Amino acid sequence: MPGSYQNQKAGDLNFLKRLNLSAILETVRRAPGVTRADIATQAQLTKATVGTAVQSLLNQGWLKEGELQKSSGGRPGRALHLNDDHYYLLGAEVGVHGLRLVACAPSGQVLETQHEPFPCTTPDTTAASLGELLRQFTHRTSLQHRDSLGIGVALPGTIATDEAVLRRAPNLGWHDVRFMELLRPHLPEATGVWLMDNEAKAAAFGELYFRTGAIPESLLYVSAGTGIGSGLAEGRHLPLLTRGVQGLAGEIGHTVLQPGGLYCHCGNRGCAETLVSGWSIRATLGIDEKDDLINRLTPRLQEPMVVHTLRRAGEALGMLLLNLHHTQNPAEIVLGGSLTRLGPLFLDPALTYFEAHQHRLLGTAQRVSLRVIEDSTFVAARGAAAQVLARAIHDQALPQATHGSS
Amino acid sequence: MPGSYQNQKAGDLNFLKRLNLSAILETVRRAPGVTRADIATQAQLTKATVGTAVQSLLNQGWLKEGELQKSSGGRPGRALHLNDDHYYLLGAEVGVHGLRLVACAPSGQVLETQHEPFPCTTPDTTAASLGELLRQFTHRTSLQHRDSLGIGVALPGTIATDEAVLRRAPNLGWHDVRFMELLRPHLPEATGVWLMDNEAKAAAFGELYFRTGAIPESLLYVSAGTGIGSGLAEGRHLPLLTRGVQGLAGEIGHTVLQPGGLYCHCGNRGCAETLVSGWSIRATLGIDEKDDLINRLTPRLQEPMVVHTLRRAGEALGMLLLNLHHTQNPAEIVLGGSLTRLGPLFLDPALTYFEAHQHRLLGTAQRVSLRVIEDSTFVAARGAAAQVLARAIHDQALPQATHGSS
DNA sequence: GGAAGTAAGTTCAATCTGTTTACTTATTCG
DNA sequence: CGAATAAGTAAACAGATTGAACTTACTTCC
Repeated sequence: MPGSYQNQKAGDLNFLKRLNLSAILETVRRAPGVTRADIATQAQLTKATVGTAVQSLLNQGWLKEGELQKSSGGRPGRALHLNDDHYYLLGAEVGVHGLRLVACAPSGQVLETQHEPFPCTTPDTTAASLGELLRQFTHRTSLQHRDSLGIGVALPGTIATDEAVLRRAPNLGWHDVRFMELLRPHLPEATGVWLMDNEAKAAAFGELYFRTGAIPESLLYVSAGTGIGSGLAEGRHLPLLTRGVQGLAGEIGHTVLQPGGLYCHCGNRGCAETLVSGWSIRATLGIDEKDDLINRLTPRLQEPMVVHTLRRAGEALGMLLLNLHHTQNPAEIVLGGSLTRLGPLFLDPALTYFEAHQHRLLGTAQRVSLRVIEDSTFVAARGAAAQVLARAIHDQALPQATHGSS
Repeated sequence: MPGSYQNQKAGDLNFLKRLNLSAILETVRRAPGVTRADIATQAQLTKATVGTAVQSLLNQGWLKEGELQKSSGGRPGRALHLNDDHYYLLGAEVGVHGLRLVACAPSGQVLETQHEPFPCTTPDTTAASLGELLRQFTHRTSLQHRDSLGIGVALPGTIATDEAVLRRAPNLGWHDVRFMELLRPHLPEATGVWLMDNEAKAAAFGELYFRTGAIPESLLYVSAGTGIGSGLAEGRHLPLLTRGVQGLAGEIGHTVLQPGGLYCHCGNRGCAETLVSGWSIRATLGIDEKDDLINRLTPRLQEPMVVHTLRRAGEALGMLLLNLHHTQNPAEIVLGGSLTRLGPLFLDPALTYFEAHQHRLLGTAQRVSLRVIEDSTFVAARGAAAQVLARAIHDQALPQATHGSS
């Protein structure tokens, strides 16, 4: 037999059925209120197939029936919605300065949040603390009568495609950590999907996946915080993430923006992070790592030095966004991370630069929408929860209901 | 009914059968010489299913049986190969200085080539000439007794996801051209798959798709010629290309490498193309657009000015490759385009820079393989042919054989 | 040389899936 | 109120994969 080669996807009748159940579920998720007839035309299935599939999804607690639609000359259809009261998803983010927890309904609605200041420490200690927090978290009343579909954890570092091991997280000082294996002993009773991902990639995924109606073809999330990273999600079918072999895709902080510029902690010169990042701003303005950057900076926004530093950082961000536009060409760019709270002194130069230069290659025809999230505290954690939902819907057998449902 | 939303993929039994036929065909394609039993374990299908599917692929002329395998204690398996004598693929490239034609067997083997000098002219004139060339080309004896699966055309410009219209090709001076519609009247008898794509993306696809054995997870093709562009192909299942909404993904020529640098023809300053591209080298060294760059430069390789220019361009290319490594993180980088013929004076600085800086973020553990193609004349055209094959195998019903076959 | 063992490939009834066709239900329009 | 229209359901049908039994073909061992 010849050497190793990848599996090709093939399937049996069971696979086909699960595929169709997933497709129906995704259709309802993306367009709440569709009827069985709508689904049949959308998904290219017959009414009969859709009918039986929907019935089984109703029994499993994934869907619920809604109001009768307006009739257009015949029997009115029955609206279908995700059953937001039966399952929930857990998302967490391990950040440099704290742990963040989120519980989401399948629609993406946030049910519970928790933001716990927590210092950088070892993987084991962090896993123990996060496990304890999650255990308490799941006892909150709004989650008591729901079933968990799984747990997703977002981390500030590079994760290879298999998603099992965190290769490097320079800002945490970690490398080669199998974080989910460390977490599991602390949550022995938890079942369902377990996964981890880079924080910017998780955020990108969530921003694309938890959206109804017309979804953009692709979405780039740029996370500007202590470091700077990005994630690209593509939404043709189920959202896919561009990861790169070593999980390095989107490590835009270390692209060279200024040949021969300042030395970066990575050893190269002129990296984007030397111009725009939490640590470079701190270094320039002499702000200690332990202090909150925004709090220390807010009273100093009149100082010429601060204004100048923020403007230069903003312009560099604009240039970075333009380069990303040209290399990735996403349909939509979302800017988040703690630095967005620095306000217009930082953001305006970035937006202005990007606006002024983005259409040079294509004329004025189309522009890319660029959205800034002011408070992105829970965006990555919610994105990790979104990944759990996607995995539950697509990759594995749909779980049976255990809590009573209609 | 709620607003527009995308189709979700669902399917019937026919879809499942085609999926399995495709999976089997891909398995044989990637690992020539597999037996039915190998396929069954690889593709997770039963021997019975594989047996009938293989029989139908043999009848259709896609596969042929080979020698008996060595026995390992039982009945030996019968090797299966792609039938390279039944179908062929046509690929063409419209370049700034000429038209290139390729005919490939399903294995990727090049059957015929043709390189025709052709000046930049209007889309209509080009389509007429290409059509005539293709017609003559298909009458060559090696193609006489084969069936064509379709035609793919590679072009130096941006093409949006639907692939139907060439948005902009600055080096040709074209914009918003439906090239395949212009070509069709000149080849009325041609059937099968018709497609066009950007030349770097087509090349990336071909380099990944026409490979047997262990294929890299992703491959980035960088095309350095008159302009500079790139294409990223990912090979988890069928190779997918990163295109971007406006087809701008991979337009690396216009990423800013040197803030405040020279003005680029796109209107911005310090674009990569101002440092490394056919036109910037011509401008710096005063070489006319109509002359062949390599021919004019070869006798001048001793001049300090030439040496300096090529070294600077090479260094910029190295920096660009590093930035691509960080934003895309492909498993393999392939460097092609006419500038690779400039030799070590240009290439060495690029490779040296890339080698020296690539592992700063991940330690010395893994390195990305970087391969240079010296003669990339037919790479893009062959890539377009590869796309035709992929489309024929995956997207549509497998055609019936018309020429007699075993 | 022959019998036993092992593995590849085939045959065919059984099972499971989506489809087709006919039917029931529920609303609008005249 | 009846005809028309459209949503949803039920039962027979068509088809693809499966599983078990079978045939084929080679190796190994006595």
